[in-house]
Amino acid sequence: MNKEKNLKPSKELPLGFVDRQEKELLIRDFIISNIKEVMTKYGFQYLETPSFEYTDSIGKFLPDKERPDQGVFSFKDENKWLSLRYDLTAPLARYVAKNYLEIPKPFKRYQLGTVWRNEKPGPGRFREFLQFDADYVGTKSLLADAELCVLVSEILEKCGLDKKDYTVKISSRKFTDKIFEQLKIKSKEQISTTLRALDKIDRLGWEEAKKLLGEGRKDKSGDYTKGANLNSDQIKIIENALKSKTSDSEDVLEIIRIFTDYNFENYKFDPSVIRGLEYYTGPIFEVNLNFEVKNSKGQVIQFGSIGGGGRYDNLVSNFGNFDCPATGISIGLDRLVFALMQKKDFKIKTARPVVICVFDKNKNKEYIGILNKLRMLNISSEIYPGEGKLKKQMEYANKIGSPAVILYGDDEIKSGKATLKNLESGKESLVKIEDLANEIKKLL
RNA sequence: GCAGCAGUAGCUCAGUUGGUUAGAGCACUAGUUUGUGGAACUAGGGGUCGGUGGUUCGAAUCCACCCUGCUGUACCA
Repeated sequence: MNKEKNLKPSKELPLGFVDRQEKELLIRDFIISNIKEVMTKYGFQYLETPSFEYTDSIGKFLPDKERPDQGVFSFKDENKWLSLRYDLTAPLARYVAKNYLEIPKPFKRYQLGTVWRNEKPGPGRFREFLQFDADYVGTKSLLADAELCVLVSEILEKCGLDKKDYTVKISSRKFTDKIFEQLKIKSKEQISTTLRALDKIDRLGWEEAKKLLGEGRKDKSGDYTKGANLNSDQIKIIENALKSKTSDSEDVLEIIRIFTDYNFENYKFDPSVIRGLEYYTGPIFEVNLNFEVKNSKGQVIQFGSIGGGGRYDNLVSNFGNFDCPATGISIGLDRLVFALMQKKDFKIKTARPVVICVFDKNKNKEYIGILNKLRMLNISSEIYPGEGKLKKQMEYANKIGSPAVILYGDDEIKSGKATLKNLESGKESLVKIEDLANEIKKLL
């Protein structure tokens, strides 16, 4: 007995992977159609690259180890490491390097694709998710960086977010570089610990983040995180720099000037925006939601950003001799869907089929006749796809959210009329077969 | 990865200081209604109490280890 049970396949999903239901998928489709519309309008090309890349192509080899960095899903194929892509930027850099001579410069492309990350999942945060990515390759113009922010906000608003629902935060790697000059610290480790601490100000608040700049911090669970070991003078320098409402970084100022020309106002200079440590070289952006997001238990959770990006002028040149500046922005679509589902005023209509109930299997010809008339007019409809009493059929129609059922039994067939029952109101009416479609359209 | 908390029916959970055949609500199935859903009533199915080992006459309950989940934290290109 025991053994037999153990042989059954598991119905559980791997950690961080989920089944996605129609409700969610329709919102996602809605977002995607908005993205395509906006991107076409802004003149971007649509591109697709494969899910797998050679691990070294997407920059995920630990220099001193044979295995790829953890964080990516990888396997060894014929002595070569392959990895599932973890974002769409690295594959783009690879694509540009590979096709450099053919593609137009500058090159503007957008991409929608699944990416995978081997990390700890959380609410609205999965190990497999859909990402949208838009990039400008081959231009140093900050017009490009600014436009990416403008375009993302247009997408978000098209999806139903108000201006108060989100903020595009901008900063620049150059701004933090200046701080480090003042601090006179050069240790790469100390710099990255400091940057990570700054990145957390948003979530933890300045007082907690300060501990991470100094000795370290104990979190709610009692876990201890080592800090950057800056002295109090250095922390003071950072504190003052963070207080500045405007950047003294030329690139940020320039982008803000362009925002003004676009009449784009929904941005905020925020020096605590850090993003990835590895490859950004100039302006960086992050898109944050301003409304509360709850988990399945109704607790308000730390949701973080739904997108971000920045300038990465060295990424393409990693592949060869092409010196090619670039800037890009991404949105995590599933995170946006998760958040959008929680906005109470956000609704998407789903078309559920009208159900034609089955009284007699020998009357299939009649049922199919009605079905064809309805489907001809694009009315979602079906013949009850099972066996059972009328009651069971009604329960089915109710459960799938069908707007109406059609009853066409002996009584109706004699009179040439069908009973149309509105499942919302419960009202029934006798309708001539020819008029059925029109009557149904009225109640949809 | 680290830390805290948790794991009992499909779901949400109760289960008293260890003590017979482990409970409830919702959901499911059938019926009350052989042509009528979303309400009600009746009946029924469904669990080796996350796993393994231990303590004990006896474990859902105590102990050890493992697994999984949640939350925080680290990493996040």
